[in-house]
Amino acid sequence: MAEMGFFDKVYAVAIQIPFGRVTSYGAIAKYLGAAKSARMVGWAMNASHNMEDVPAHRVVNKKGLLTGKHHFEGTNLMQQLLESEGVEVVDNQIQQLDVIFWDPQVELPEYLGDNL
DNA sequence: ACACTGACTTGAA
DNA sequence: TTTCAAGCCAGTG
Repeated sequence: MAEMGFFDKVYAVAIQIPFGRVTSYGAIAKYLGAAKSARMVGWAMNASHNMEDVPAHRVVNKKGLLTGKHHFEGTNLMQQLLESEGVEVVDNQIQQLDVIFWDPQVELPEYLGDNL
């Protein structure tokens, strides 16, 4: 099996994020074994605009802040997408983050890493 | 080919 | 407690 680049791995995890749940760049990076590559995760999201299966709006920073909303169309698209999934967002800050947070390290089987 | 930037996070001062 | 710096990988000038 050909080794996947960081981007592809990020996408593979991102598309697993359940409806109405969110995760963080760092959580994905850490799951991929590169905890310090959180920036790359965000960068991958930027490139994911070509991919329909990548719910970039479900990926926020660790504080639950919609730091990437500025990269979406319009000014509030990211928030609207989240709210349409039942995620409460106030002033770019996801509410009840501790409840809807989805940690790939916990929710996904670890062997998925080799299966990517 | 080199340097800088970028949707982040963590640790040290 | 708050502020600063480093690390990670890819893309762009």
